[in-house]
Amino acid sequence: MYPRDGAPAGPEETGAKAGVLGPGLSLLQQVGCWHLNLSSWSNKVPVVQHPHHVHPLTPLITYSNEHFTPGNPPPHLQTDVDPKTGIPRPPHPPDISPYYPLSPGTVGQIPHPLGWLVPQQGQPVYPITTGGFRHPYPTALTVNASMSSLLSSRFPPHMVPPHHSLHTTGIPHPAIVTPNVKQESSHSDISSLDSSKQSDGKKVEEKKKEVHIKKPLNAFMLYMKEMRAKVVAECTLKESAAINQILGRRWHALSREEQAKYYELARKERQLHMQLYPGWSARDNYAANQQGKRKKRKREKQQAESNERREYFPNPCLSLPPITDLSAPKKCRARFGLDQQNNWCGPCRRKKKCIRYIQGEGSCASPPSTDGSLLDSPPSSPSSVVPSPSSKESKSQTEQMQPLSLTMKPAHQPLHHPHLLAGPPPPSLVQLENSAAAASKTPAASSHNGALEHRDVSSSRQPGSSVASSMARPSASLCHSHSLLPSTAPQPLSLVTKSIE
DNA sequence: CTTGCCGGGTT
DNA sequence: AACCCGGCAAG
Repeated sequence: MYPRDGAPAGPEETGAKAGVLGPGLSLLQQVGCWHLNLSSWSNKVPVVQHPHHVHPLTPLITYSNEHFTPGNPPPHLQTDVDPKTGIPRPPHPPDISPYYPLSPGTVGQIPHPLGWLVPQQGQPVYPITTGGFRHPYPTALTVNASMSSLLSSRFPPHMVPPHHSLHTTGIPHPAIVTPNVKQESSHSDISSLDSSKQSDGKKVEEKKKEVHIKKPLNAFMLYMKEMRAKVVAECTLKESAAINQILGRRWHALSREEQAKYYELARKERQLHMQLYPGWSARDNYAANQQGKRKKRKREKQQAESNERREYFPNPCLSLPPITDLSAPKKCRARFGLDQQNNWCGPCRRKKKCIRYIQGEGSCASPPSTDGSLLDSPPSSPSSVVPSPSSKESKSQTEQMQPLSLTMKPAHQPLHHPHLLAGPPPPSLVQLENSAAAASKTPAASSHNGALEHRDVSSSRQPGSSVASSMARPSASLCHSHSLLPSTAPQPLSLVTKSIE
């Protein structure tokens, strides 16, 4: 069940390969990728939402691929934004290349989709601007439907991403959001005019608090942004939740390379974000203190309750001792270290329970050479293991095979229904997805179809299995389910859900 | 409703 | 160190 987590797990490493995507992706696609990224930055709403409410002291900042020379930044780029205050301040974009997985050579050879982001001659900049896009959508670069749909869906008619070759004014920084509250306090604009000197400082401070810096988009979010429109178009769905479910499945169905692409994008976004807001912390977004308190209280309550429950309804599964044994190797963190998180398994990277540890504990995944080799080498091409055609095909197959699994997600234990693999090919993906979405509304109806979920991705949060599942890995899978999960695995449809806590 | 990320807390 | 929890990101 490794595949997924490992793959994405290697944004860095995988990214290096994926970055080169060259082999797998056409140039057009790469261009498309560029668009994706660009739009991902530019399409965020703040401007659209409350453009005029932005305080003068909080200049709009944009991500842009505008030509930029480190030593000769445009005047308007001289400012950066203080992470906590949102107050403009001199930018000093650190060189992100050190972190960038792609070797310079590689980048040079093949135009990286993120080329504009890669500090080759210039560094990514976020020009401060007050204007929007002046140019209509660059049709010349509209290389694929997905991108066009993406863009059209993400940009208001009047706001279209600038052609990278154009010297545009750029767009407001997507991550900076002025809370609605500000609208009322928009008087700040006015008051700032009539305000006295004494209030200036205050205003600034107020502004600090007002500004909300959004989190950078993660890989999946980026993927969602790109694909949502597509899905919406293909399906007749409107509900975001349903769309998301489909997107989630598609995401898992993506090949490693494809996912890696998004991980890479996300990584860039984070880097960029951190450059822009050096001290930015997700924690700053909200009233951390209050939340923390609330959380703590809630937790305490839950703990108390669960304790009581367990006394009355002891759960055998939960009471089971950790599968780990003393011979088990270190977990990802200890094994690879903090500086090699790309080698960590997904959960570890998410600060979740290490799956390799559990799996590897036994004889299955532990040895990196055997089955584990696959596990331990995320970036390795799936094709090497998958006898079937291309990873893409197997992927799509995988996707089709478990289109109605939405309601099965909660399953914690891997489900293996090898016999179902031989099932007749589904009519069409879209149809299935539609039905899946529909099924989500009527869980009962989809229950029988849920069996189609042959992927052991079952545990939705455990992406590390889709690929492996597509290629029956009886040895490892069965080994795990039988030898390691005696008490839980037997459950056919895994009734063990999150609720059982 | 989705996945990924991350801070903070707990064990 | 390992892990859990909860919140946030978009729509």
